[in-house]
Amino acid sequence: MKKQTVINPLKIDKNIITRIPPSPTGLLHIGNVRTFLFNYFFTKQKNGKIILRMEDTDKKRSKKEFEEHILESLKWLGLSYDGEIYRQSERTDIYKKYLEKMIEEGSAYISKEDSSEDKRAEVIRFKNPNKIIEFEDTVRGKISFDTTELGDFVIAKSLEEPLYHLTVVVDDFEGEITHVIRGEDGISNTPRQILIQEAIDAPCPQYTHIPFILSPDRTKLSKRHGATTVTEFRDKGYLKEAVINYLALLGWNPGTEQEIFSLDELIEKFDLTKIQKGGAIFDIEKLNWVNKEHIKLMSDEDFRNKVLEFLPEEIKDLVNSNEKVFKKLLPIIKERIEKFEDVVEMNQVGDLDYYFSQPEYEVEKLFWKDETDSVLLKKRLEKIIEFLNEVEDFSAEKIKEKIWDYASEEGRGSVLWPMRYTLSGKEKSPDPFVLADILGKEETINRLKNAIEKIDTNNQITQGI
RNA sequence: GGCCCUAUCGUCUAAUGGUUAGGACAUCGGCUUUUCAAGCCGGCAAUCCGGGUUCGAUUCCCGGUAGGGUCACCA
Repeated sequence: MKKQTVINPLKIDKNIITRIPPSPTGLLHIGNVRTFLFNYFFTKQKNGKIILRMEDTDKKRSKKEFEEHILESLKWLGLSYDGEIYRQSERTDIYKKYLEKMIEEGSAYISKEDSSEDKRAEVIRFKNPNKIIEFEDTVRGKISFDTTELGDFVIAKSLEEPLYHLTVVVDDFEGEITHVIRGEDGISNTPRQILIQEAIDAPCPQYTHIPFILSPDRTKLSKRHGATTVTEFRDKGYLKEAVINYLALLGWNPGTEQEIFSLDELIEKFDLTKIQKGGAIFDIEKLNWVNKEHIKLMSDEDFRNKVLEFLPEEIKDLVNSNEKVFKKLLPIIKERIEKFEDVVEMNQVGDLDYYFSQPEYEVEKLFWKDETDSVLLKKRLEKIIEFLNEVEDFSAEKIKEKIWDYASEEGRGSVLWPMRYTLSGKEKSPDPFVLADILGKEETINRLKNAIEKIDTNNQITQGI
């Protein structure tokens, strides 16, 4: 058998033009964002052009606010496009010319319809040549359809009201689009569009259909399953780098074990032929992990600003009034959050305020496990103060060095638990050395003295003095 | 229902005829440790089913099953 020589469109490196064609009929869905991302990686890698095209021919459903949401989402992600935004609603004349030409040439015709049920009496239908259409999809290989079953489908409601299939083909043709990268719902639409291409003598671009993003129950990802737009993830304190990274990994991987990528690395390593065929479930746990990894990569300054951005007002004043403590607290926050919204939670459960003001607590909680001897407890706290006074360079390490041996002799819990509880007033917190370091020498000793006072007061009450 | 697409641990995936089927997330256990978080180490866990082809199938072919898409005067 003679082998056919075909130029693989994926090998073309010059004059690549792709498009991202959202329809402003709803908030921009995360699935569309991933499709944009794949277009973006591919196009940037090939130094091509990427066109943003608003598919707003449906006047009833298209809304300005949705277009704004699309723009806002892309802007947040930092994805740029070439040239001006281009709206199909502003190109009616162009589609009209094609329609007239098609009607003249006989590839389309005005069709009389049953005008009941709100339908119009006349529409423009495509004259289906009824043939088998075969095309090569980048991820699925050859796909063939018998287009006979499509019938003479409608391509415009009137000369001034073109419909999706016509506008897509005309715009891809006029825009000299070389690669169409879109969701897998486009597969079934492709034969129709190829038919129209043939009718208007337009070339066939390389098609790449990307599988869907699914919810945990394997249905289409929807509101019911939580966030479905990137702006929601932004508002919850996910990093754009993490969202891009995670979305890229959903349905694609470079074939190595690398999982954390910068945008530039994704552009460099992305490969359309490595896209998965099956749909992928959106896993928030993995996104959280990816986000945390990107948080670790942040500069101290960026991290600080981001925390400040999410910090509730009531604690912001405290934070601003004690810059030294806040600076030392940041690493603690960093290891305890997955996304920046988590600082709100930290504040709510009281994991933040005790760094800035004396904690309230019950004296009984100061005792380690079953211990009850308040004289001994007091003695230990006094001893800790003594040690602390001797520490020159008041750092977690030095403090630990100073206290460790004593704590080991007495029983670590017996010394360290009350020390930590005194400083935090919490069952759970960072260790007492780190706490003392953050609080500073003066405040630490202050809180210890305060605890001793509390013990005394408590004893007087219980003894009925 | 017709047509089209898909199928590896719970999840994301690697391995395209020969591997103890690899990694990551999650989970479980251990180390560390006054508590928590983080970190480190380790465990559990998968080729949808049935036929072929082959010395040998996750991998190729056919059938079934399951899931998804599409069949608009939406995009």
